[in-house]
Amino acid sequence: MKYLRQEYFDFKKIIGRIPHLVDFLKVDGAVDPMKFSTHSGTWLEFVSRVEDSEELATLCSHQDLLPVLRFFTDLTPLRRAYEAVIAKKALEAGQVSLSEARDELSKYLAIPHLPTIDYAFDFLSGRFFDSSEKTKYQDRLFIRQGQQLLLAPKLSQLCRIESLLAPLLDLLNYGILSYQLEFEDADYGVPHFKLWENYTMRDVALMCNTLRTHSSFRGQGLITTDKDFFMFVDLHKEADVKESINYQDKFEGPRHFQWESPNTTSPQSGTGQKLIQHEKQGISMHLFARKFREIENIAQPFTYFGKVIYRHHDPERSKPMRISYLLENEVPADLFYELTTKV
DNA sequence: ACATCTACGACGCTTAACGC
DNA sequence: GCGTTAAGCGTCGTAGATGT
Repeated sequence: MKYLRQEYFDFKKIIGRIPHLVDFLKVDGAVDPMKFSTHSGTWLEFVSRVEDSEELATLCSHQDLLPVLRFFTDLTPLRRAYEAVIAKKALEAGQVSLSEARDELSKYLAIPHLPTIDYAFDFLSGRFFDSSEKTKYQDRLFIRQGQQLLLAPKLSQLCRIESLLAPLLDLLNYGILSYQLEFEDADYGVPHFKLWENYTMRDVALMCNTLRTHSSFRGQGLITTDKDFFMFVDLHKEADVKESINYQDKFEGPRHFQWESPNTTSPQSGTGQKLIQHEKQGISMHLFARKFREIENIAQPFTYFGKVIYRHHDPERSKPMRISYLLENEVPADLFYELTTKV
């Protein structure tokens, strides 16, 4: 915190006033402002904590603003532009239709994808919330009516006050601008993955437009949908890791990965067969890995390594199965070195 | 006083185990 | 054999404890 505070005031000095999030994109070598919100929940809460300002404290105590800021902060850094661009348009115009959303998105993306726009409408209106998110966000975000996305009454009221709308637009603008810097306008399709970018398990739920509750994307290292299997790997296990989950997962080379299934999966089971015959069954296997589960108590995202193809498995092993996969994309040398060197 | 750490429950889903 | 229940998983949020 002490260090964060210092970084904040250093940057404030450069800008000459309390910075906006977008200011961090205008200065070469500026720190990643997301670490301030990672620490405090939102950028607004961080600034309010380090600045002795009554005005900021009032903003922070606003009952309807903070949840909305929190919702979009959790989406940032954006892994795709759809949700933020649509939300921004809705905030500015009061509502947005599917076709207006497509027009707006075509300013940012080479090929706006209609089913994904439709999905983003459902997402923004809370269709994929779990029960705790419903109580947290319900009636505070957006409402879908057929082709239209409307602001919920509380959000609509909030937007009439400039000082409340400003931090929200700053956050969305920051998200969209930094997305463009990282991803440009390329079409990534569905699931919307870019090689060697970072994703959380939850991000993956959004990227593949799942109809399930997003918070269900967690658990035993393997998340499955009809057409896609997502493998999540921690390469470095803590010394006190439980033996039951101490999987022997490792890169055997820049194109080969040894993976162990969840400790309940046998080769005979439905899942086991799909892990082996995924090509025949039309299932894509996606590999995600990270070196450490958390650093300084902050959960780390996974890096996307693209699709993999079954090579062989050890028939002697069950629960867990041990399978060797071939990567479609060779891991870049520097990344491979970083992941495979000992701590 | 405020920051940081620790322990633990909620959450959704799959698979194994159980009861009939 | 079929439906139901329980266990286990990782992440996040938070309450309570400890540190500065």
